[in-house]
Amino acid sequence: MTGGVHNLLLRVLPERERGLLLANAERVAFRKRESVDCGPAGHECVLFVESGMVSVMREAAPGLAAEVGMIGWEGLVGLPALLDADDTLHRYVAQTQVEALRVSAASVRALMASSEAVHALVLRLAHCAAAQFAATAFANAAFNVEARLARWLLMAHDRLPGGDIALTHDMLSTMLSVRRASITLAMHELEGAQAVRGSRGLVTIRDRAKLIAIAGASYGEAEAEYRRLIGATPATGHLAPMPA
Amino acid sequence: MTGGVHNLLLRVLPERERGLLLANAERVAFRKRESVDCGPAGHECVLFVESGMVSVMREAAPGLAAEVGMIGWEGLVGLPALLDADDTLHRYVAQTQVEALRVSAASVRALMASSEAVHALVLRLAHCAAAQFAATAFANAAFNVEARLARWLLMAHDRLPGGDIALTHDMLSTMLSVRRASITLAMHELEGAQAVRGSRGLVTIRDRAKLIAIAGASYGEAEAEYRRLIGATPATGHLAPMPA
DNA sequence: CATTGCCAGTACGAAAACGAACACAGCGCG
DNA sequence: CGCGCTGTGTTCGTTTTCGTACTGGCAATG
Repeated sequence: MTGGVHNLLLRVLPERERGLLLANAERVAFRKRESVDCGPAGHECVLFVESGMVSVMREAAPGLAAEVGMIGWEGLVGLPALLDADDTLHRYVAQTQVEALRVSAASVRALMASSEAVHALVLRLAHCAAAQFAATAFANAAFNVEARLARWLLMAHDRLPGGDIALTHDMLSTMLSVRRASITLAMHELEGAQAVRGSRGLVTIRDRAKLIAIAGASYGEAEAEYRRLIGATPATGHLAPMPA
Repeated sequence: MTGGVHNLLLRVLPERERGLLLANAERVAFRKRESVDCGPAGHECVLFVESGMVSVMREAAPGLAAEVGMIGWEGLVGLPALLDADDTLHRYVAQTQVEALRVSAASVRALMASSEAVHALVLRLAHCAAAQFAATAFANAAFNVEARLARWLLMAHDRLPGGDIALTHDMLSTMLSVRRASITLAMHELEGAQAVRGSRGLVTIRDRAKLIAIAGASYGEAEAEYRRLIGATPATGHLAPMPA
């Protein structure tokens, strides 16, 4: 048994390692739109996300920002602390209510040293996180707003239960670094294609296959890499087999 | 002494580890525009770049491609092999003549297990490579062609000796995933600002400070992170203290 | 020295995205 | 129940970038 743990990384670990991590884990929560940090210096612990989703943002100045990555139940916040780095380049923002298991970075690093399973998992995670950043770079360079929005919605859908994503056009425009009006436009195109339905502060996924078609090559490869190297139940077709 | 080795990663390692790596290293070269791979399956070895620069490309289809990262004397090609992954998502292309030291991935991984110095260096490298991908994602989302071109030229300048960069507008347009005509336009603006000079198949950096100003927040942070975590002689002001 | 191929410059209309507004609707709150 | 806030729809003109094409120059080659 995985002991009611939702986080994928913890679930794929052997029972012994999972037990050791859970032994000194603390359950924490973040409110929607809250900045997700951890510890006074901000890098003393790692958050295994249990539910909700966190955006990895790059912000150079007010109004000059973009999302570069996304983390949910399949990952953790604070990877740099495990890679011998104190990460100052990114900001983590909860896009929904987020629940997570907090473990000190030191204890994870200790376990990396003693457990080959944990060590290999962290290495593969580093690779997959980098692949996601690279995929975002590719998408931002080569795809229009509509495709990038479709990609974003798919990635959010992979990480959230049900088909509803609660956020405003304004938040989306910040992440994709485009105008809010451009989001409204693109949303209408997605709605016209019967791919999603929108209401005030809520987007409902209606036809995932259509979204994938619209996202084109901007979505899929990095996610497949994650499934292949970290693992996920492929039953649902997408990344997220959200437990009840 | 570092024994005439130019690669930064090898230079920052303790003499013992450097010696062990060099003991079974083989010097290899790649011609300009050549695909940089290594071994039959493509992932059995690691290339410590000695000179020249390699583009990390993402290619979904002919004409649908973008550069997501750049590697020179400061890094290595084949990081995924050290992260327990077989990387199939990226293609590595030599943008200049490239010389490198080839070491089997297995021997580096063995050294990671026995040497904490090597292990920590690889972890930090993984972090910095991810930071570069993220910086590219940010630049592609939030900056125009002129700034992105300035950023690219700066990154190339950091990795090449002298102020000359030999490549065509066509190659640049492929990397930035824009029209060739847009590169010509942006180049003219950079020339107008006295930042660079262009001739047939050659760009000459004329005023690095002006380029940095034009690149704005798209350039600098990831590079500083690299310097801070991996190390570089800060003497030259930029990343590259290219040996004679 | 002439031919050939690559490379930069330039032109055109079209499409996409921009910045900055303003109008309206849903919804919570007093 | 009405007020006000927030979020969405929509507008304007403008700028950037696109796709495509044609031109002319430089350079290597025979």
